[in-house]
Amino acid sequence: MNLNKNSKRRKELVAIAARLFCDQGYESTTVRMLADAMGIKSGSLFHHFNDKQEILFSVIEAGMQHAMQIATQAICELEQPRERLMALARAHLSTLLEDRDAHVVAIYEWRSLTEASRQELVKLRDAYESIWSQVIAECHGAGLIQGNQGLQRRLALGALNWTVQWYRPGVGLEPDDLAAELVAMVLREDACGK
Amino acid sequence: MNLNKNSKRRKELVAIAARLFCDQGYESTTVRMLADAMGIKSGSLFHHFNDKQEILFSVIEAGMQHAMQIATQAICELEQPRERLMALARAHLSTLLEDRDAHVVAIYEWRSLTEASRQELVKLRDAYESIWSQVIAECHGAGLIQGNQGLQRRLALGALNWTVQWYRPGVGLEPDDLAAELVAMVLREDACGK
DNA sequence: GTCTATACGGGGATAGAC
DNA sequence: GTCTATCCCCGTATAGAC
Repeated sequence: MNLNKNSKRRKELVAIAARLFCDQGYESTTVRMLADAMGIKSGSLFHHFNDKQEILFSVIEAGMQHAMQIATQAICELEQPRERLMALARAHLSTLLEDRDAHVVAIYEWRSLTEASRQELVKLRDAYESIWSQVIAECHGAGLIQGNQGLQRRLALGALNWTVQWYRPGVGLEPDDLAAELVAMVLREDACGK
Repeated sequence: MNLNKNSKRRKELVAIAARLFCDQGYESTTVRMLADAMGIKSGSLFHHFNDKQEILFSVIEAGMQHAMQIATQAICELEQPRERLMALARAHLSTLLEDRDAHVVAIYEWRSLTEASRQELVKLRDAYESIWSQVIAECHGAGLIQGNQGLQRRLALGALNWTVQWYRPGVGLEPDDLAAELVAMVLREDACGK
């Protein structure tokens, strides 16, 4: 077994798996399909991963780590709460679009993870959401909004995550317009968009 | 094959299937598990349904038809746009909770439907969403809100549908509070909740 | 690191008796 | 309408050569 989790080859394989899992679903994607798409035979797959579930885990883990990185970067140089919230919404949408495969898989295939894998990923997700909690708290502190912060965070992230169901970029609505409308909603400002 | 789609027996079977599909996922639920839960042998299942996919279709269809009925009923005697929107949000949440199994399945297992089944269900979904479009248009007409109506509908329905991921009734937050916060967000009113 | 070959189980679905 | 028996296929994973 190859245990080098950061090899370039491994990352390629994970990206290919993400694509197939996203398109056809985890359970409907066979190890033979995965191997085909990777240009190897199915037996060789198990040199890189212990089992199929580990591939799923790796796909989701990669997506979450990248999301975390983008979000942190997006807000680190901003100071105004409203700007930071907007940057966070934009960052969230842009990872949702760039790493769409991985995030769709994270949303749909959670159930197929082992309990141990789930627990590890929950930690990553919680860390990501705590960034949102932080920025929403800043908005409250600045008097931009009142009420139930946890609920507002969940409704906002829900509305954003649900975009994978319907949003396709380049068909009239730009990602930034979408983020702007969401922030306006959360902060109860007048509608901005078209 | 029993073709009576409205028999009481059939509805029971569909409800049982909804439960299993929701808990374990469609692909991971075998016809033998379904039969077990229904108290029959797997061969007998195919007297009621032509194939496994038809069971999935029936589960989702039932959930959507019920949602439509509840929504229509909820708003038919109301006249003020804001009241109608609130009633719609409450109705949506209550079907999401009452028929949770079916709606979770509708969200997660869409991919496993045949193209023909998908097309039929898309019609039902479109009909349901057009109720929302209508009421949101009324809110715009009354000057309660401006901007991109389709986007507002999608963000609102997204935030609501995403609640299946985190919301459990009876843990602090009542469904009506949730609906109220959502409506306040959509109409850009001051935060109402706790 | 990839191959071939294969084990082993369990999947959906059918046939025909009762 | 349910049963038993069974078909046939394809799923994941392993072993050992190269």
